[in-house]
Amino acid sequence: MRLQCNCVTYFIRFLLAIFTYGTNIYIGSQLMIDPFEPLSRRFYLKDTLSVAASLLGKIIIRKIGDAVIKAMIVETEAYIGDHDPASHSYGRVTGRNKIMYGIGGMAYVYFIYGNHHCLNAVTGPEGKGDAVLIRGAEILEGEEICSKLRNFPLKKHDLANGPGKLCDALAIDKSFNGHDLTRKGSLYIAGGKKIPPADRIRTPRIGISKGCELHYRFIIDGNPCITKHPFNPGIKK
DNA sequence: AGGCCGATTACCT
DNA sequence: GGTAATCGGCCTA
Repeated sequence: MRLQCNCVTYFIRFLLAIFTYGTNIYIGSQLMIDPFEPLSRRFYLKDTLSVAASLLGKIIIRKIGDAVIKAMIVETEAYIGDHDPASHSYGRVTGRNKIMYGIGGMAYVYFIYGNHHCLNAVTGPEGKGDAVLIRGAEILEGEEICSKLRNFPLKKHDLANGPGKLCDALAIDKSFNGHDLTRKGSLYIAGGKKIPPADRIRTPRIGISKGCELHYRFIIDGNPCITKHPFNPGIKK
C-alpha cells in the first residue's frame, strides 16, 4: 500500500516535471537541458564564475541503494587557482588539490576542521586549478533519508544549508573525490530549473581569511536554505 | 618529526 | 556573537 502510494506520487511528480520543464525544450535556438539528465562536460568548461552562477537551480542527484535524493543548489562559491589566495589550488599542485587541476565536471571533496566534508565541482580544462564549492541546497526529494543521515528530524531548510551539512545529508565523503559528475551514477548534477539572473545575488565568500575582496559567492535571492550570514540580503536570522 | 591552521558546525551565553 | 571540537594537509626543520 505504502509502496503504491510512493509510485503514484512519483508518477504525478514526473508528469508535473515534464509539464514544468519539458523533456528537451528549445527557447530561441538554445537547448534547455532535461532536468534529470546530467549536465554535460562542456557546462563545466566555461569560465569558473559563470559556472558558479549557472549552478544555482541545478539539481544534485544522489542514489543510495534504491533511494534517491534530489537537492537544488542554492549557494555556490568560485575558487580560482591562478589569482585566488583562498583557493586550495593557489600555488602549486599538491596531493590534495590535484583533482582541481584536472578536467572540469569531476567532484573535488575535501575534509576540513576534523569533522566535515565539502563538495566542489571542478571547472575549466585540465591544467587549470578551478572549482566551485557547493555551499547549500534545498532538498526536493528524500527528506527522510537526509534527516536520518544528519542524525536529527530536521526542518527541510536546515538539512543542507551549509557545505558540511550538505555532505552529511547526502552521504558524500572523500570516496567521491575524483567522481565524474557528468555521468549517471550514484552522484551527479542535472539540469534543473533556470534561475533568472535577476534572482541571483553575488557577495563576498564565507569563512576565508585571504581573498576576501573577491566577491565570488552566488546565492538565490530569498531562498530559505542559505547559510546564516550577514551577506544574505533580505534574509533575517 | 612537529606545529599550525583551516572553503565548519553545534551549542553556549 | 563567542568558542570548543577535531584531524589531515602542508610547511618548516
